[in-house]
Amino acid sequence: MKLITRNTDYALQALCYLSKHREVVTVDELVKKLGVPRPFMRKILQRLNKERILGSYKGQGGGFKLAVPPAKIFIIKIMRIFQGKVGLNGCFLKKDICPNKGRCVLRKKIHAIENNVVKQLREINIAALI
Amino acid sequence: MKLITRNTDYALQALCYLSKHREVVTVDELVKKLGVPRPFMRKILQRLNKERILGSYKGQGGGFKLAVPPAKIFIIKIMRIFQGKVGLNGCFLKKDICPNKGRCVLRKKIHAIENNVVKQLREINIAALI
DNA sequence: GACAAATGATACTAACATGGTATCATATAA
DNA sequence: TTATATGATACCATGTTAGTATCATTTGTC
Repeated sequence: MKLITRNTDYALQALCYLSKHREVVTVDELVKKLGVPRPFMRKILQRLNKERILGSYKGQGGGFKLAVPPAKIFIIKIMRIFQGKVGLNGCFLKKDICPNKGRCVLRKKIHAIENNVVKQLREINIAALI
Repeated sequence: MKLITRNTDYALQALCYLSKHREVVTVDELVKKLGVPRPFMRKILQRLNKERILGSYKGQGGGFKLAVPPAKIFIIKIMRIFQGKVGLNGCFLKKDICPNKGRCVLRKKIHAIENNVVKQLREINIAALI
């Protein structure tokens, strides 16, 4: 049961760093400070840019910059970007094979637990992590 | 974020079935009722037998039978058997690279959330699922 | 005892997700 | 014009999960 993958973790680290240095920062700087493989970091930043969480600037003096204040970046959003939907996996539930009531009860309980997790995650933002 | 894998799901289904039919049941019967691939089901049942949750009986008329009352089988235990330790994955945290305080705060928060999940899972047993 | 019917043990393969690399295209400041 | 940065994309590596195949062992029944 892994709540956070590397993708997400790196993204959060980068966002924390960018929150403390509110100007444009290059991939190189991030890589040096955070010790993350450069091409991997690039991919992550590009994705965050596509999602409008970062802005990017090409050419000399370019790099990445927060496009949203840290208090408005919630980690649930980052998790969704890099890990997909947070919730029931549902691969074996969606087929409706459910032969006994047992699984449905289980489904409900697991669902409740996950809702709980999501609720807690929704309250954590980058500002709270710095 | 997948809370329960197929292994665990199948195991829980089998345990529910065995809870309702408290006598010896063959793999064939379980496979027919639950629609799970036979060799896969076998492997799961053998594991549950090793863990002393099921008893097994060889030869004609043999099969598997609950070795523990349903109220004493908690799904957190089944998850641990098939999914390993339920808790912080920690692969990127254990290295203590943690360059900024941000990650430690995150770590604490994630930890709290997971403790919460475990607490809820610890309360669900097979009897509650039937 | 022979045989069929069951599980025990174990090694193997397949599919998928994650983590990470490589490369070429494009924009831009100097 | 050139160096420096990101954009886009295709690829590879590794690990985990899901599932298969095979042979050994035990046991009830004739």
